[in-house]
Amino acid sequence: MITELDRTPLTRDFLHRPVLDVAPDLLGRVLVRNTAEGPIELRITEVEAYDGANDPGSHAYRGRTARNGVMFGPPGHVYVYFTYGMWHCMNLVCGPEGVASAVLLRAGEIVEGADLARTRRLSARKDDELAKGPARLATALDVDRSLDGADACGGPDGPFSLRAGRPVASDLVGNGPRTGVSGEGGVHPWRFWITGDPTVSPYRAHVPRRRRRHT
DNA sequence: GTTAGGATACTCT
DNA sequence: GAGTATCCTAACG
Repeated sequence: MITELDRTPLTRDFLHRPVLDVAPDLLGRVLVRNTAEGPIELRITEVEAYDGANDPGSHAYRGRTARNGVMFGPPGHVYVYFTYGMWHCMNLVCGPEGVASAVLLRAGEIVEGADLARTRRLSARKDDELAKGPARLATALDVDRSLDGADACGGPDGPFSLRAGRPVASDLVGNGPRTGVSGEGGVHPWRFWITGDPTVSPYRAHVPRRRRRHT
């Protein structure tokens, strides 16, 4: 790496913008997760945008529920959901309060605290795989529903903070359809990634689950 | 190297 | 009751 990562904190204003502006701008930024054992720092390499009211792929499309309430709140907070019976995924809430837009963090590179991440990601064979995929990312950072609604832009005392990192030149930002989103919600090219980065997760089209026969 | 299938429990209809 | 913004392992080339 030639350029150093800028440790300047990003304020809540960074997320207080339209989600489609924030999502590509998050690439190359650094999310700090302060755990009891120490900090883990993640350079974000892949995200997806979810635009509440207009977006059939969003959890917020059908209105506010107990699960997605944080998305309807003010920006700068973390929305964590539980899926597929085993996994957590984390989002950063964007835009003005009430818009219910958020950016799903899909993948990243652990740049600090890899030892801590490895203890939670025992199946990862290489460090590239520690946070390659949204549920892996949440696992590596020790994120679960207890952090739903936490401040994403806190100081060193909070569970999370954001740093300027190293923004990505626009010609290195790839974009395409979102992963695992069913129906017409999948048509929007609202997935953004850093071209050529080894930690970007492979694209998987949505496949409806076949229910296991009750035998 | 790729692909298929199972695991798992929460959320909304 | 059915679907899910997924991951892992085993099997095969």
